[in-house]
Amino acid sequence: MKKNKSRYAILGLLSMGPMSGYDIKKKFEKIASNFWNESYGQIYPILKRLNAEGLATRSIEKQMGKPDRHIYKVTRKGQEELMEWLKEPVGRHVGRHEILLKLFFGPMIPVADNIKQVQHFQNMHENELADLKFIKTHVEKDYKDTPHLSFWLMTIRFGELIDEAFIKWSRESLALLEKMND
Amino acid sequence: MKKNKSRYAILGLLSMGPMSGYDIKKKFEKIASNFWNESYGQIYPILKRLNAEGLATRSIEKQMGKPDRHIYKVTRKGQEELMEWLKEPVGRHVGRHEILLKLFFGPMIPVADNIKQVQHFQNMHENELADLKFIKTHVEKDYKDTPHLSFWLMTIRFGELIDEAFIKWSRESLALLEKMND
DNA sequence: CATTTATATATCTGATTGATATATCTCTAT
DNA sequence: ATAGAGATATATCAATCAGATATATAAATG
Repeated sequence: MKKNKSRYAILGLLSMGPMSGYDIKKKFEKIASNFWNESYGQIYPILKRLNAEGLATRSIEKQMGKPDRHIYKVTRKGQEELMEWLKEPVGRHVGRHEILLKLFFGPMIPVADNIKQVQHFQNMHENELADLKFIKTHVEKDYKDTPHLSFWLMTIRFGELIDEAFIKWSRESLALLEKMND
Repeated sequence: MKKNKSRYAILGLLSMGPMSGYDIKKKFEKIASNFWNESYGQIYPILKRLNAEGLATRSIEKQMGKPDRHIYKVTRKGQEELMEWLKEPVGRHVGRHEILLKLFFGPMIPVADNIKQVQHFQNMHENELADLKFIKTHVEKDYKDTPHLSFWLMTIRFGELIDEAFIKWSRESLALLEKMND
């Protein structure tokens, strides 16, 4: 019962238009970087497999100088498999938050070091939150009047709420840690 | 620069007292299941390696009938390596949230199916939140007056805030999706 | 008495991450 | 003008992580 979510992530992007492995990577970085990414180590083998299984077709676009572009396009069968997956309910997933693992063993190091860890974590997510606000206005403009817009805004909103929760947690935890330091 | 977090997770548990691979698995399930878990496929090879690298010693406890217990104990070198890691700042990590991937491709399926997905997601996290409240009172009682208590409560609080954010997001998204359905 | 659960170690496949190899083109700053 | 950085493009590799399964026995449950 192993998932392979990458497979569907790729199939999904292809369903928005034919593209190459390189395009897929760039697309993820551009429009989904706040909640998803794929590595070439996943993308290229999966594209080959999708093709072999009849879920995508491949055509080669010659370019001079640069390597050929291998363009993939979903088939009807691919569309159908994707839609099936989209309807399957998601399972529980335990996020491995390194900051929590480190705090879990917090008593082993000086409190000052724990404080530094949490401050760093807070900082990181404050920056991320700022980036998201920026991405949001960008997406609102670029994808105005497309059926995707509302859905994409939901994914951004998700990121905002998570970052806000992280920041709130940092503040609360810092207050507690600083009390320990006295 | 690949970090092996499992290695430090295991080293950390061992630093709380000598134990076997089986004990480690159970311990994670008991006290850290809301933010961490390890599989046997990671635990046993890592224990071997920790031993080979002089970060843990191994002793065998015979039992009749049942298999021998291989008890591991951190060495001073192991303690030191763990403490170094605990002080290293955490990096950014992109959580792959399947629900977002599915919503991202939401326009491909009927809105009713998107609604079902989000409802299911919300439900799951409401249950998780309830479980956390339960675990919290449990931990407060069982680990009263230990140096770990405050830190463990912080990890639980983290889970609460995240679950609350997930639930809030679900409510907001459902309102939007239901408006689309008209 | 049969089945399930707990003890205990161990391995295997598959999924995911991150780095690197190869080769060419374009843009930028000296 | 040119050296270096960064973009284009495909591809593979090792390490890590996740989940299931194999093996064997004892204890608890129905």
